[in-house]
Amino acid sequence: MKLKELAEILGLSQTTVSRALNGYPEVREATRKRVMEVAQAHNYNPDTRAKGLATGRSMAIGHVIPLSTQHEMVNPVFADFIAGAGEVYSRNGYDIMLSVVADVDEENAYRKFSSSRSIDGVIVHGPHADDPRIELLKSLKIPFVVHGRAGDNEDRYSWVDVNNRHSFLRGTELLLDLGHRRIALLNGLESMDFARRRREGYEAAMLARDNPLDPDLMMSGEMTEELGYQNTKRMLAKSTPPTAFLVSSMSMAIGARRAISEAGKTLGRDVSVVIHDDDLSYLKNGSDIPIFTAARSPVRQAGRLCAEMLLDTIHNPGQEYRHILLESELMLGMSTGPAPVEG
Amino acid sequence: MKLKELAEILGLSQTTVSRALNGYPEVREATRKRVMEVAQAHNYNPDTRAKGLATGRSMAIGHVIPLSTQHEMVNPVFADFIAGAGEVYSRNGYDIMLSVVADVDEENAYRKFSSSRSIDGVIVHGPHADDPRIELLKSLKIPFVVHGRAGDNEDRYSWVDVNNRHSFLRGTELLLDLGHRRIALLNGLESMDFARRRREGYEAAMLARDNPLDPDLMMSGEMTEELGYQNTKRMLAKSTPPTAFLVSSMSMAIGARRAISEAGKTLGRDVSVVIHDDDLSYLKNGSDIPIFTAARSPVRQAGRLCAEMLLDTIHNPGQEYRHILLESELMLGMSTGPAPVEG
DNA sequence: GTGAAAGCGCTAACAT
DNA sequence: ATGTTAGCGCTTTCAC
Repeated sequence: MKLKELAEILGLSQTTVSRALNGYPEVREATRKRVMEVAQAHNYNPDTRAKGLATGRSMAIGHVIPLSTQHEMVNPVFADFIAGAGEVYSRNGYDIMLSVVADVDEENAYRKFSSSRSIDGVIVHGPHADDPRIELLKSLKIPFVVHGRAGDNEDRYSWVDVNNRHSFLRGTELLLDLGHRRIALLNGLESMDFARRRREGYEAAMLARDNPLDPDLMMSGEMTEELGYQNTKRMLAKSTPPTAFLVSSMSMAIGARRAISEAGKTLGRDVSVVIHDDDLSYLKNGSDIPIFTAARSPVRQAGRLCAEMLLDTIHNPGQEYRHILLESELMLGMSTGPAPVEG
Repeated sequence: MKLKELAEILGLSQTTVSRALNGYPEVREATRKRVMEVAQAHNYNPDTRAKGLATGRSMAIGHVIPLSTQHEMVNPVFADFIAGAGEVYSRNGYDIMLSVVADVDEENAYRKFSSSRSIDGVIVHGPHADDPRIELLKSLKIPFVVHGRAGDNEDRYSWVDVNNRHSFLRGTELLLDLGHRRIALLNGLESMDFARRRREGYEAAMLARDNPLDPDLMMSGEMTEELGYQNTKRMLAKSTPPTAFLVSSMSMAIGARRAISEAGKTLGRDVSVVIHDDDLSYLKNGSDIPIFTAARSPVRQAGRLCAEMLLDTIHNPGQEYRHILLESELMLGMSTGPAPVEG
């Protein structure tokens, strides 16, 4: 069913039908109603390509997924982000254009999006410090919103981020308040912006109470269960092992839990663990971790906010950059408890 | 940069430039070479919408993600599937159109895809028995491939599936060979096709060795850690508890492991656990579960195969339906061991 | 081997 | 309030 046919059925011109369908005011209500009904009845939907050609919009938002590197990180978080953003998109008639590309081709993917005019805007995922994508997108004049921040030029683009620094500062303070002094940090890759901020929060809290920073108790790497396990094991084997762990993801925390129990330690008495995880949608257990429902997932919420901000930017261009800093409710205690009394 | 401008720069007609770019034979090689170079230099990419309008193709594959219900299941598996499919798509110049919709609107999403001509084909995810989407897509004449199967009319559409029945038959036999007789089954929702097949495999293996089926040892539900935990706990509390568990997902297995250790049982001596999980990309631990790298993830491979099959269907229409049944290497032992000697 | 012109399905000036 | 007409950027007959 095409507009022309619909117009013929209705005995109207294409123009009028188009106007009626698109909510233009200069159509009589009776006409609009009739048009709507007939369109519905014939399951009419405009050809997106033709509409896009004519309007210059494509009603699609681009998301580029670089494959191979850092896969572990992007994977679980990304699915939930998309779910949140997707809610907003679909409510506004937008679709998602996903481009899966090899790591090195990422910039090219944006260029292609741009020059083939297949999207109206993009979301930037997993920013590094001084991420080159930001200048690229600016130069291509593609509206974009960053999920996270890319170093310190925060005011030069729009972003939605969790207050990673504050979150880890609070987590560290919690453990300090419990009497812990040797607190280990299991962190993500330092090349990622969020990991750097988390470390800074941890360091600030430690130093504010005159606790020394022990490089041996601070690790940074891919946030896998294995690395969580290995590093916890190594740290617990030290002559003065940490009595608490501040962990950057659920996977690492599961690894840590395993190492702790293997070492014959008890959670909450010998060792405390506090976890920060942006994507809690997959958590559903009942014992040592609070239950979060999928709909409340922080990443999903970030997806919603990014999408809303982006659509707003697209619809009202020329605005100032906007920023949302979410205070996270994401510090989870895995059987936290007071520091053990030193022997 | 548009075709017209490019043509002017080159001193050729749009037609010739178009032909050169699209590999038509009637262009002189020298001309083609020159066209290609200039196009490259100016970073020319054809407007996808205009090209789509003119050719009738949109170079995009649709994936519909229903939100809310069964979220837990779709989520982790989906991300990896997309990664695999995305590889193939991008190699062939296709993009992914993601439509996130409320559960009930799913059929509508396909209709809209179809009548707005924004995609060339779709992949059907998470099929139920006699899934209505299949007839719908047929009636809409959208090329499609099903990831999984939808009941017993297997020859009426193309699909890529894992041999769930055989996989669970083998898993059960493994446990029977170890001497276990009371083997519990922690399964996914029976409304999902894969879960039904898994149960059938389990039942067949049990019955083939004259082992009775105990409904009390067979559960089916959402594959969450919590349900794995609760059911394992309940079953272990029976007067004659199971000595082995056959589990349908990693999440459930983690729950089971927790219940087992809480019950004071030892994995591999008191209880054995065998897990089947389609998406092992997030597994990276070292102790009781073998390491699978992301690239080897079975779901990712299924994504690749589905995508290849779909593109082939699109490019060579009118073929017979095709089917790929993957024998899985996905049975993982979590400290399996011989059945304990009865007291 | 190359070009002119029509057309893909829609929107948006510009009439009326 | 409705219709006519000219594009949007590309491909594709058809003519040379």
